[in-house]
Amino acid sequence: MMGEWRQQQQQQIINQNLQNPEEDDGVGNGNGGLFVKVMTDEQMEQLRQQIAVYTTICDQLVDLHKQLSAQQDLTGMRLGNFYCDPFMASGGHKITSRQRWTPSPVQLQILEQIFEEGNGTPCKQKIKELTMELTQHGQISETNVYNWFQNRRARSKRKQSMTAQNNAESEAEPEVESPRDEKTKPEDILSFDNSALRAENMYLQSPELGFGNFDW
Amino acid sequence: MMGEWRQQQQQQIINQNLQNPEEDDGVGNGNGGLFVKVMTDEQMEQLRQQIAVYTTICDQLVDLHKQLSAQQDLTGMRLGNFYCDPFMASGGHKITSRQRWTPSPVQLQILEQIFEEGNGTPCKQKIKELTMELTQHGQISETNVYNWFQNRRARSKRKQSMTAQNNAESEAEPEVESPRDEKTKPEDILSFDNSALRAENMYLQSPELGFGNFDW
DNA sequence: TCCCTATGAATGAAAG
DNA sequence: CTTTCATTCATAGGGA
Repeated sequence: MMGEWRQQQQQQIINQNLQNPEEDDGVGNGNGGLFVKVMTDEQMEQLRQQIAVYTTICDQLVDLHKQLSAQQDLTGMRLGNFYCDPFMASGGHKITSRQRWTPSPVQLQILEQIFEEGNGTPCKQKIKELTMELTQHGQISETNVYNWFQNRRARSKRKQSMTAQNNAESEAEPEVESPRDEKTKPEDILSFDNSALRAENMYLQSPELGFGNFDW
Repeated sequence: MMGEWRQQQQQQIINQNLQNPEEDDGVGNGNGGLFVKVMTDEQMEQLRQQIAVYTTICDQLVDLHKQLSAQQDLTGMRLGNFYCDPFMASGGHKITSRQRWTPSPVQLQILEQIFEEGNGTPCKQKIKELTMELTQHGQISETNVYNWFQNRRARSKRKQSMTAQNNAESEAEPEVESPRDEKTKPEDILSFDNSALRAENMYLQSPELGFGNFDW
Protein backbone atom coordinates (compact mmCIF):
# COMPACT_ATOMS: atom_id res chain seq x y z
CA MET A 1 0.00 0.00 0.00
CA MET A 2 1.00 3.50 0.34
CA GLY A 3 2.72 2.81 3.53
CA GLU A 4 5.24 0.87 1.69
CA TRP A 5 7.58 3.69 1.36
CA ARG A 6 11.00 2.59 2.19
CA GLN A 7 12.87 4.82 4.43
CA GLN A 8 15.97 3.12 3.51
CA GLN A 9 15.65 4.56 0.14
CA GLN A 10 16.01 7.89 1.73
CA GLN A 11 19.06 6.95 3.52
CA GLN A 12 20.60 5.81 0.40
CA ILE A 13 19.77 9.00 -1.28
CA ILE A 14 21.24 11.04 1.41
CA ASN A 15 24.37 9.09 1.40
CA GLN A 16 25.01 9.91 -2.13
CA ASN A 17 25.52 13.46 -1.35
CA LEU A 18 29.02 14.11 -0.54
CA GLN A 19 29.98 16.36 -3.22
CA ASN A 20 32.88 18.51 -3.71
CA PRO A 21 32.26 22.02 -2.70
CA GLU A 22 34.53 24.39 -4.46
CA GLU A 23 34.80 25.07 -8.05
CA ASP A 24 33.32 28.36 -8.76
CA ASP A 25 36.49 30.22 -8.33
CA GLY A 26 37.35 31.96 -11.51
CA VAL A 27 33.95 31.89 -12.97
CA GLY A 28 31.96 33.70 -10.43
CA ASN A 29 30.38 36.07 -12.79
CA GLY A 30 28.01 34.66 -15.21
CA ASN A 31 28.83 35.72 -18.60
CA GLY A 32 27.99 32.93 -20.82
CA GLY A 33 30.00 30.73 -22.96
CA LEU A 34 33.54 31.75 -22.56
CA PHE A 35 34.42 29.49 -19.76
CA VAL A 36 34.17 25.84 -19.51
CA LYS A 37 33.73 23.46 -16.69
CA VAL A 38 35.57 20.28 -16.41
CA MET A 39 34.08 17.24 -14.90
CA THR A 40 35.64 13.98 -14.15
CA ASP A 41 34.00 10.73 -14.86
CA GLU A 42 33.39 10.34 -11.25
CA GLN A 43 31.53 13.57 -11.02
CA MET A 44 29.51 12.70 -13.98
CA GLU A 45 28.60 9.47 -12.40
CA GLN A 46 27.54 11.18 -9.26
CA LEU A 47 25.42 13.51 -11.15
CA ARG A 48 23.87 10.74 -13.04
CA GLN A 49 23.05 8.97 -9.87
CA GLN A 50 21.45 11.93 -8.34
CA ILE A 51 19.20 12.26 -11.23
CA ALA A 52 18.46 8.63 -11.14
CA VAL A 53 17.39 9.10 -7.59
CA TYR A 54 14.91 11.65 -8.65
CA THR A 55 13.66 9.31 -11.19
CA THR A 56 13.10 6.74 -8.57
CA ILE A 57 11.41 9.10 -6.27
CA CYS A 58 9.08 10.27 -8.92
CA ASP A 59 8.38 6.74 -9.81
CA GLN A 60 7.45 5.81 -6.33
CA LEU A 61 5.43 8.88 -5.73
CA VAL A 62 3.52 8.33 -8.82
CA ASP A 63 2.84 4.84 -7.82
CA LEU A 64 1.76 5.91 -4.42
CA HIS A 65 -0.51 8.45 -5.83
CA LYS A 66 -2.15 6.07 -8.12
CA GLN A 67 -2.99 3.77 -5.33
CA LEU A 68 -4.35 6.54 -3.28
CA SER A 69 -6.45 8.10 -5.90
CA ALA A 70 -7.71 4.75 -6.95
CA GLN A 71 -9.14 4.03 -3.59
CA GLN A 72 -10.71 7.36 -3.22
CA ASP A 73 -11.33 9.66 -5.97
CA LEU A 74 -14.79 10.73 -5.25
CA THR A 75 -14.27 13.91 -3.43
CA GLY A 76 -14.72 17.30 -4.85
CA MET A 77 -11.15 17.76 -5.65
CA ARG A 78 -9.88 17.16 -9.04
CA LEU A 79 -6.59 15.50 -9.03
CA GLY A 80 -5.74 16.27 -12.52
CA ASN A 81 -4.64 19.79 -12.30
CA PHE A 82 -2.70 20.61 -9.34
CA TYR A 83 -1.32 23.50 -11.14
CA CYS A 84 -2.87 26.84 -10.81
CA ASP A 85 -6.43 26.93 -11.70
CA PRO A 86 -7.11 30.37 -13.03
CA PHE A 87 -10.45 30.48 -11.40
CA MET A 88 -9.47 29.62 -7.98
CA ALA A 89 -7.91 32.49 -6.31
CA SER A 90 -5.97 32.50 -3.18
CA GLY A 91 -6.88 34.69 -0.35
CA GLY A 92 -9.89 35.67 -2.28
CA HIS A 93 -8.95 38.18 -4.83
CA LYS A 94 -8.87 38.81 -8.48
CA ILE A 95 -10.45 35.76 -9.73
CA THR A 96 -10.34 36.88 -13.25
CA SER A 97 -7.38 39.08 -13.52
CA ARG A 98 -4.94 36.66 -14.89
CA GLN A 99 -4.43 38.06 -18.31
CA ARG A 100 -1.48 36.13 -19.30
CA TRP A 101 -1.42 32.49 -19.89
CA THR A 102 1.09 30.57 -17.92
CA PRO A 103 1.86 27.08 -18.95
CA SER A 104 1.48 24.48 -16.34
CA PRO A 105 4.44 22.22 -15.84
CA VAL A 106 2.74 19.47 -17.66
CA GLN A 107 1.83 21.60 -20.58
CA LEU A 108 5.26 22.98 -20.79
CA GLN A 109 6.73 19.61 -20.75
CA ILE A 110 4.58 18.51 -23.59
CA LEU A 111 5.25 21.57 -25.60
CA GLU A 112 8.90 21.28 -25.04
CA GLN A 113 8.82 17.79 -26.25
CA ILE A 114 7.00 18.64 -29.39
CA PHE A 115 9.35 21.44 -30.03
CA GLU A 116 12.24 19.20 -29.58
CA GLU A 117 10.93 16.77 -32.07
CA GLY A 118 12.02 19.16 -34.67
CA ASN A 119 8.95 19.65 -36.72
CA GLY A 120 9.51 23.32 -36.43
CA THR A 121 6.36 25.20 -37.03
CA PRO A 122 3.38 23.12 -36.28
CA CYS A 123 0.77 23.80 -38.87
CA LYS A 124 -2.61 25.04 -37.97
CA GLN A 125 -3.99 21.61 -37.78
CA LYS A 126 -1.37 20.40 -35.41
CA ILE A 127 -1.74 23.38 -33.23
CA LYS A 128 -5.34 22.67 -32.96
CA GLU A 129 -4.75 19.13 -31.96
CA LEU A 130 -2.08 20.06 -29.57
CA THR A 131 -4.27 22.62 -27.98
CA MET A 132 -6.88 20.02 -27.57
CA GLU A 133 -4.52 17.82 -25.72
CA LEU A 134 -3.10 20.55 -23.61
CA THR A 135 -6.49 21.67 -22.55
CA GLN A 136 -6.65 18.62 -20.42
CA HIS A 137 -3.90 20.06 -18.38
CA GLY A 138 -5.19 23.51 -17.96
CA GLN A 139 -6.54 26.56 -19.63
CA ILE A 140 -4.98 27.20 -22.94
CA SER A 141 -5.87 28.46 -26.34
CA GLU A 142 -4.51 27.95 -29.77
CA THR A 143 -3.09 31.38 -29.73
CA ASN A 144 -1.13 30.52 -26.67
CA VAL A 145 0.32 27.54 -28.34
CA TYR A 146 1.11 29.46 -31.42
CA ASN A 147 2.82 32.19 -29.53
CA TRP A 148 4.70 29.75 -27.50
CA PHE A 149 6.23 28.17 -30.52
CA GLN A 150 6.99 31.46 -32.06
CA ASN A 151 8.79 32.63 -29.02
CA ARG A 152 10.45 29.40 -28.35
CA ARG A 153 11.90 29.31 -31.78
CA ALA A 154 12.99 32.89 -31.87
CA ARG A 155 14.66 32.71 -28.55
CA SER A 156 16.27 29.48 -29.21
CA LYS A 157 17.75 30.89 -32.29
CA ARG A 158 18.96 34.03 -30.71
CA LYS A 159 20.46 32.24 -27.85
CA GLN A 160 22.31 29.92 -30.05
CA SER A 161 23.83 32.53 -32.23
CA MET A 162 24.78 34.31 -29.12
CA THR A 163 26.53 31.40 -27.64
CA ALA A 164 28.64 30.72 -30.59
CA GLN A 165 29.36 34.34 -31.00
CA ASN A 166 31.75 34.75 -28.17
CA ASN A 167 35.08 34.09 -29.73
CA ALA A 168 34.19 34.77 -33.27
CA GLU A 169 36.17 37.93 -33.52
CA SER A 170 38.90 36.41 -35.58
CA GLU A 171 37.02 34.04 -37.76
CA ALA A 172 34.16 35.30 -39.79
CA GLU A 173 31.68 32.86 -38.50
CA PRO A 174 32.32 29.17 -38.20
CA GLU A 175 29.03 27.52 -38.69
CA VAL A 176 27.02 29.36 -36.22
CA GLU A 177 24.29 30.24 -38.55
CA SER A 178 23.09 27.10 -40.06
CA PRO A 179 19.92 26.64 -41.96
CA ARG A 180 19.03 23.61 -40.00
CA ASP A 181 16.52 23.50 -37.31
CA GLU A 182 17.62 24.63 -33.97
CA LYS A 183 17.00 21.13 -33.04
CA THR A 184 20.65 20.67 -33.33
CA LYS A 185 22.59 21.92 -30.48
CA PRO A 186 26.27 22.42 -30.49
CA GLU A 187 27.18 19.65 -28.23
CA ASP A 188 25.07 18.20 -25.57
CA ILE A 189 27.14 16.06 -23.50
CA LEU A 190 24.40 15.75 -21.06
CA SER A 191 21.28 14.91 -22.75
CA PHE A 192 18.49 13.70 -20.60
CA ASP A 193 15.78 11.79 -22.11
CA ASN A 194 12.79 13.76 -21.15
CA SER A 195 10.53 10.88 -21.63
CA ALA A 196 10.98 10.47 -17.98
CA LEU A 197 9.51 13.84 -17.50
CA ARG A 198 6.52 12.65 -19.27
CA ALA A 199 6.00 10.77 -16.15
CA GLU A 200 4.57 13.77 -14.55
CA ASN A 201 1.36 13.54 -16.36
CA MET A 202 1.49 9.86 -16.35
CA TYR A 203 -0.03 9.69 -12.99
CA LEU A 204 -2.98 11.06 -14.68
CA GLN A 205 -3.31 9.30 -17.83
CA SER A 206 -0.62 7.34 -19.39
CA PRO A 207 -0.09 4.33 -17.21
CA GLU A 208 3.11 3.50 -18.86
CA LEU A 209 6.04 5.27 -17.49
CA GLY A 210 9.39 5.66 -19.02
CA PHE A 211 11.42 6.02 -16.01
CA GLY A 212 14.19 3.73 -16.75
CA ASN A 213 15.62 5.44 -19.70
CA PHE A 214 18.30 7.82 -18.89
CA ASP A 215 20.56 7.11 -21.67
CA TRP A 216 22.75 10.04 -21.84
CA MET B 1 5.64 31.58 12.00
CA MET B 2 4.68 35.14 11.56
CA GLY B 3 7.09 36.43 9.11
CA GLU B 4 7.42 33.76 6.61
CA TRP B 5 9.10 34.30 3.46
CA ARG B 6 7.33 33.07 0.49
CA GLN B 7 9.28 31.65 -2.16
CA GLN B 8 8.32 30.37 -5.44
CA GLN B 9 10.77 29.89 -8.06
CA GLN B 10 10.14 26.59 -9.52
CA GLN B 11 7.76 27.87 -12.03
CA GLN B 12 10.41 29.49 -13.96
CA ILE B 13 12.88 26.84 -13.44
CA ILE B 14 10.64 24.39 -14.96
CA ASN B 15 10.54 26.33 -18.05
CA GLN B 16 13.21 26.03 -20.50
CA ASN B 17 14.68 22.68 -20.08
CA LEU B 18 15.88 20.03 -22.29
CA GLN B 19 15.92 20.14 -25.95
CA ASN B 20 18.81 18.16 -27.02
CA PRO B 21 19.07 15.41 -29.40
CA GLU B 22 20.87 12.81 -27.60
CA GLU B 23 24.11 11.67 -28.89
CA ASP B 24 27.31 10.25 -27.64
CA ASP B 25 26.78 9.02 -24.19
CA GLY B 26 30.17 9.95 -23.04
CA VAL B 27 29.90 8.75 -19.55
CA GLY B 28 29.17 5.19 -19.97
CA ASN B 29 32.68 4.27 -20.75
CA GLY B 30 34.75 3.30 -17.89
CA ASN B 31 38.12 4.29 -18.99
CA GLY B 32 39.37 5.34 -15.68
CA GLY B 33 39.28 8.68 -14.04
CA LEU B 34 41.45 10.33 -16.56
CA PHE B 35 38.66 11.11 -18.83
CA VAL B 36 37.08 14.45 -18.33
CA LYS B 37 34.17 16.28 -19.72
CA VAL B 38 34.21 19.84 -20.70
CA MET B 39 31.08 21.79 -20.31
CA THR B 40 30.23 25.28 -21.18
CA ASP B 41 28.40 27.45 -18.79
CA GLU B 42 25.38 27.07 -20.87
CA GLN B 43 25.45 23.38 -20.63
CA MET B 44 25.92 23.56 -16.96
CA GLU B 45 22.95 25.77 -16.69
CA GLN B 46 20.98 23.43 -18.75
CA LEU B 47 21.90 20.59 -16.54
CA ARG B 48 20.90 22.58 -13.55
CA GLN B 49 17.56 23.21 -14.97
CA GLN B 50 17.01 19.68 -15.90
CA ILE B 51 17.64 18.61 -12.40
CA ALA B 52 15.48 21.38 -11.16
CA VAL B 53 12.69 20.01 -13.23
CA TYR B 54 12.89 16.77 -11.41
CA THR B 55 12.96 18.54 -8.16
CA THR B 56 9.81 20.30 -9.03
CA ILE B 57 8.09 17.24 -10.20
CA CYS B 58 8.91 15.49 -7.04
CA ASP B 59 7.68 18.37 -5.04
CA GLN B 60 4.45 18.43 -6.81
CA LEU B 61 3.92 14.77 -6.59
CA VAL B 62 4.60 14.83 -2.94
CA ASP B 63 2.25 17.65 -2.48
CA LEU B 64 -0.41 15.98 -4.45
CA HIS B 65 -0.04 12.99 -2.33
CA LYS B 66 -0.33 14.96 0.79
CA GLN B 67 -3.45 16.57 -0.38
CA LEU B 68 -4.93 13.28 -1.11
CA SER B 69 -4.07 11.67 2.10
CA ALA B 70 -5.02 14.69 4.09
CA GLN B 71 -8.34 14.65 2.48
CA GLN B 72 -8.76 11.18 3.61
CA ASP B 73 -8.45 11.98 7.23
CA LEU B 74 -10.44 15.04 7.63
CA THR B 75 -12.02 17.70 5.63
CA GLY B 76 -10.85 21.04 4.57
CA MET B 77 -9.45 22.14 7.77
CA ARG B 78 -6.91 24.09 5.98
CA LEU B 79 -7.81 27.43 4.74
CA GLY B 80 -10.66 27.27 2.41
CA ASN B 81 -9.88 23.72 1.54
CA PHE B 82 -7.67 24.82 -1.21
CA TYR B 83 -5.81 21.89 -2.25
CA CYS B 84 -2.78 23.89 -2.51
CA ASP B 85 -1.41 26.15 0.02
CA PRO B 86 -0.06 28.90 -2.10
CA PHE B 87 2.03 30.54 0.44
CA MET B 88 4.26 28.98 2.85
CA ALA B 89 7.79 29.41 3.49
CA SER B 90 10.09 26.75 2.54
CA GLY B 91 13.54 26.47 3.78
CA GLY B 92 14.60 28.17 0.67
CA HIS B 93 15.95 25.82 -1.83
CA LYS B 94 18.59 27.28 -3.92
CA ILE B 95 18.12 25.03 -6.74
CA THR B 96 19.41 27.30 -9.30
CA SER B 97 21.94 29.74 -8.22
CA ARG B 98 21.85 31.95 -11.16
CA GLN B 99 24.34 34.63 -10.96
CA ARG B 100 23.38 37.90 -12.31
CA TRP B 101 25.38 40.41 -14.10
CA THR B 102 26.02 43.64 -12.36
CA PRO B 103 27.19 46.54 -14.39
CA SER B 104 30.34 48.17 -13.29
CA PRO B 105 30.16 51.90 -12.71
CA VAL B 106 31.95 52.57 -15.90
CA GLN B 107 29.72 50.35 -17.91
CA LEU B 108 26.69 51.82 -16.37
CA GLN B 109 27.83 55.25 -17.20
CA ILE B 110 28.38 54.37 -20.78
CA LEU B 111 25.08 52.65 -21.07
CA GLU B 112 23.28 55.48 -19.47
CA GLN B 113 24.89 57.83 -21.87
CA ILE B 114 23.85 55.87 -24.88
CA PHE B 115 20.40 55.67 -23.53
CA GLU B 116 20.25 59.40 -23.08
CA GLU B 117 21.26 59.99 -26.62
CA GLY B 118 17.81 59.13 -27.54
CA ASN B 119 18.40 56.38 -29.97
CA GLY B 120 16.03 54.41 -27.98
CA THR B 121 16.39 51.46 -30.18
CA PRO B 122 19.81 50.00 -30.02
CA CYS B 123 19.68 47.76 -32.99
CA LYS B 124 21.41 44.51 -32.94
CA GLN B 125 24.49 45.76 -34.60
CA LYS B 126 24.94 48.52 -32.14
CA ILE B 127 24.47 46.21 -29.29
CA LYS B 128 27.23 44.14 -30.57
CA GLU B 129 29.56 47.05 -30.86
CA LEU B 130 28.58 48.36 -27.54
CA THR B 131 29.17 45.06 -25.93
CA MET B 132 32.56 44.96 -27.47
CA GLU B 133 33.39 48.24 -25.93
CA LEU B 134 31.93 47.46 -22.58
CA THR B 135 33.82 44.27 -22.34
CA GLN B 136 36.89 46.31 -21.74
CA HIS B 137 35.38 47.47 -18.55
CA GLY B 138 34.22 44.20 -17.23
CA GLN B 139 32.46 41.01 -18.01
CA ILE B 140 29.39 41.55 -20.06
CA SER B 141 27.49 39.90 -22.81
CA GLU B 142 25.21 41.09 -25.52
CA THR B 143 22.31 39.70 -23.66
CA ASN B 144 23.16 41.82 -20.72
CA VAL B 145 23.22 44.89 -22.82
CA TYR B 146 20.05 43.94 -24.50
CA ASN B 147 18.29 43.35 -21.25
CA TRP B 148 19.59 46.49 -19.82
CA PHE B 149 18.07 48.58 -22.52
CA GLN B 150 14.87 46.69 -22.38
CA ASN B 151 14.53 47.26 -18.72
CA ARG B 152 15.77 50.76 -18.81
CA ARG B 153 13.22 51.77 -21.29
CA ALA B 154 10.37 49.91 -19.73
CA ARG B 155 10.98 51.27 -16.31
CA SER B 156 11.59 54.71 -17.53
CA LYS B 157 8.25 54.63 -19.19
CA ARG B 158 6.48 53.19 -16.27
CA LYS B 159 7.86 55.65 -13.86
CA GLN B 160 6.66 58.41 -16.04
CA SER B 161 3.13 57.24 -16.20
CA MET B 162 3.29 56.48 -12.59
CA THR B 163 3.95 60.07 -11.81
CA ALA B 164 1.01 61.21 -13.79
CA GLN B 165 -1.18 58.93 -11.88
CA ASN B 166 -4.27 60.89 -11.22
CA ASN B 167 -6.73 58.26 -10.33
CA ALA B 168 -5.96 57.92 -6.72
CA GLU B 169 -9.64 57.55 -6.24
CA SER B 170 -10.84 54.69 -4.27
CA GLU B 171 -13.02 53.48 -7.01
CA ALA B 172 -10.83 54.07 -9.95
CA GLU B 173 -9.78 50.49 -10.11
CA PRO B 174 -7.48 50.60 -13.08
CA GLU B 175 -6.21 47.21 -12.27
CA VAL B 176 -7.41 44.59 -9.95
CA GLU B 177 -4.27 44.05 -8.13
CA SER B 178 -4.29 41.83 -5.20
CA PRO B 179 -5.65 43.39 -2.08
CA ARG B 180 -3.37 41.50 0.11
CA ASP B 181 -0.38 43.23 1.34
CA GLU B 182 1.72 44.69 -1.31
CA LYS B 183 4.76 42.72 -0.75
CA THR B 184 3.17 39.40 -0.77
CA LYS B 185 4.32 37.47 -3.66
CA PRO B 186 1.97 37.10 -6.52
CA GLU B 187 0.01 33.98 -6.81
CA ASP B 188 2.29 31.10 -6.87
CA ILE B 189 -0.45 28.71 -6.58
CA LEU B 190 1.29 26.98 -9.26
CA SER B 191 4.47 26.22 -7.58
CA PHE B 192 4.17 23.83 -4.81
CA ASP B 193 7.06 24.27 -2.62
CA ASN B 194 8.44 21.52 -0.64
CA SER B 195 7.87 22.96 2.74
CA ALA B 196 5.40 20.32 3.55
CA LEU B 197 7.83 17.82 2.46
CA ARG B 198 10.39 18.98 4.84
CA ALA B 199 8.00 19.77 7.55
CA GLU B 200 7.10 16.23 8.05
CA ASN B 201 10.36 14.87 7.02
CA MET B 202 8.47 12.25 5.33
CA TYR B 203 9.68 9.77 2.93
CA LEU B 204 11.92 11.90 0.94
CA GLN B 205 14.09 14.80 1.22
CA SER B 206 14.57 15.16 -2.40
CA PRO B 207 14.75 18.85 -3.08
CA GLU B 208 17.95 19.66 -1.47
CA LEU B 209 19.80 16.62 -2.26
CA GLY B 210 19.82 17.30 -5.89
CA PHE B 211 21.47 20.58 -5.99
CA GLY B 212 22.21 21.65 -2.58
CA ASN B 213 25.14 19.44 -2.56
CA PHE B 214 26.20 19.85 -6.02
CA ASP B 215 27.30 23.36 -5.88
CA TRP B 216 29.85 23.35 -8.52
C1' DT C 1 17.16 38.98 11.18
C1' DC C 2 13.59 40.65 8.42
C1' DC C 3 11.64 43.47 5.01
C1' DC C 4 12.02 46.56 1.08
C1' DT C 5 13.67 48.37 -3.14
C1' DA C 6 16.19 48.21 -7.36
C1' DT C 7 17.15 45.70 -11.19
C1' DG C 8 18.82 41.65 -14.16
C1' DA C 9 16.43 38.17 -16.48
C1' DA C 10 12.48 35.36 -18.36
C1' DT C 11 8.66 35.14 -21.22
C1' DG C 12 3.70 35.69 -23.07
C1' DA C 13 1.81 38.66 -26.34
C1' DA C 14 1.78 42.02 -29.88
C1' DA C 15 3.67 44.92 -33.37
C1' DG C 16 6.38 45.29 -37.56
C1' DC D 1 9.59 35.44 -38.92
C1' DT D 2 11.84 39.23 -36.11
C1' DT D 3 11.72 42.83 -32.83
C1' DT D 4 9.55 45.21 -29.13
C1' DC D 5 6.61 45.76 -25.24
C1' DA D 6 4.65 44.60 -20.78
C1' DT D 7 4.56 42.00 -16.81
C1' DT D 8 6.51 39.09 -13.69
C1' DC D 9 10.16 36.46 -11.30
C1' DA D 10 14.20 36.33 -8.45
C1' DT D 11 18.04 38.18 -6.22
C1' DA D 12 21.53 41.56 -4.54
C1' DG D 13 22.03 45.24 -1.48
C1' DG D 14 20.45 48.46 1.99
C1' DG D 15 18.21 49.86 6.12
C1' DA D 16 15.97 49.27 10.74
